[in-house]
Amino acid sequence: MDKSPPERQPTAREALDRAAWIAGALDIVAQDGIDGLRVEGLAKRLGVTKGSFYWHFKDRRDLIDAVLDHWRTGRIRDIQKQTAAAPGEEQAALRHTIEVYAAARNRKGISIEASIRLWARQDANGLAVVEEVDAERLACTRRLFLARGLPPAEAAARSALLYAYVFGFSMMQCGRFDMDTTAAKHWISTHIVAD
Amino acid sequence: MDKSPPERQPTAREALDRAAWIAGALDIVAQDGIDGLRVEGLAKRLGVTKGSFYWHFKDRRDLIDAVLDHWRTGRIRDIQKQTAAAPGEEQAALRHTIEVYAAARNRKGISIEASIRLWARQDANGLAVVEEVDAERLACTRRLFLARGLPPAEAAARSALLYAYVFGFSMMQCGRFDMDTTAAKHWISTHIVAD
DNA sequence: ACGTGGCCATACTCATGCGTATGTTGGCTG
DNA sequence: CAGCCAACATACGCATGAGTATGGCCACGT
Repeated sequence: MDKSPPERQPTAREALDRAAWIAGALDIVAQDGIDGLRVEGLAKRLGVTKGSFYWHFKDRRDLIDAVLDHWRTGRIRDIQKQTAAAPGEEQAALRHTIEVYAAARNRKGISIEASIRLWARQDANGLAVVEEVDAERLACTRRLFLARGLPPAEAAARSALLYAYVFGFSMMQCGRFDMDTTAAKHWISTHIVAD
Repeated sequence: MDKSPPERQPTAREALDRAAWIAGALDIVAQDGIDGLRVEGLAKRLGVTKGSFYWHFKDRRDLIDAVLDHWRTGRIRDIQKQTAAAPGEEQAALRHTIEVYAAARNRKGISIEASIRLWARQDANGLAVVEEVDAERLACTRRLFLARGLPPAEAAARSALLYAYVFGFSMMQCGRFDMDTTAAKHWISTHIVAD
């Protein structure tokens, strides 16, 4: 992970680094899944050849692990940022989280998550990453419910429900647009968050 | 679709037919996704070679379409069966549907559905099949809500919520077992179905 | 100016997998 | 029992894609 090429000093020269490869890889993952992530195809998309890839990465697996790690840290940072709330503002933070995660997240992010999740079923590293993200998301929302004074068991149950809803809607919206999400979101806000 | 080998009469001979290939294909799809469905691998699993496959199927795409069609009819038949309710028993039917679809559905079925859904993002036929199944599931549960006297808009919203919940939990349970689903299911029953 | 090393291209090998062409077998009918 | 045909097996061509080996280019320091 931390064995990136020996600290290339930031010159004016525009060369590819690991981050650029990972960014391109995420585009492909969003479109074709992790199975569709081929090093030659990725190289062509970046305008270079395989020779460049194997200078930055040990092999294809190295790239996948880097993508997983990037996704994991990004998702954890995002949920922590979205659920940050000043004392007393926990309820608003919950509504904000619903709004952000159920709608604003673009198709690409949903596609990436679905691809990683599906692929993680047959990969130990991927499964660990997904479970880490799930745990963090549940913990963050649970924290908000707890701050509202709910008993631990109910806070855990509601955070799980919230997660299930958001995740389910994310999946269903993939390819469809005629679903009335505003009514559903409102229902969630009034029945899970409040009450 | 209807061009299966010219009506082989049911002899005592045990040979492979399209159904056997599709069944084996579903096992592979559940494990490795549709991308992992390779004809040579499937043939090896069935104890034969490719020569047999290309007698029963035109090509790999023919198999995939057959798998999609089989999954579609099976899912539609299942939701219609599970949501069948005598007049006045609609509420019980809804609870039964939740119970069946949120828990009893084994990991294999969930994996197959997730694989097909993910793959459908980049395939027109797959997308059409998924949308058909979604539409039928939503229609069946919506029918139950309507029978309970709810106005059309609310019946649609609740069926969507129900679907999102079931689907979200199905996804989350894939690889985890420490989640308290009974409490969540009970919450759903009392807040979405009843109230 | 000259070498050094970072970054990439080229050119291979090898494995996998689709599709096809053709050979082979075992049971059925006439 | 001769022949036929369904249901395979075998063997091939071909494309894709991983990984390696090696050569080239250009910026930089000395």
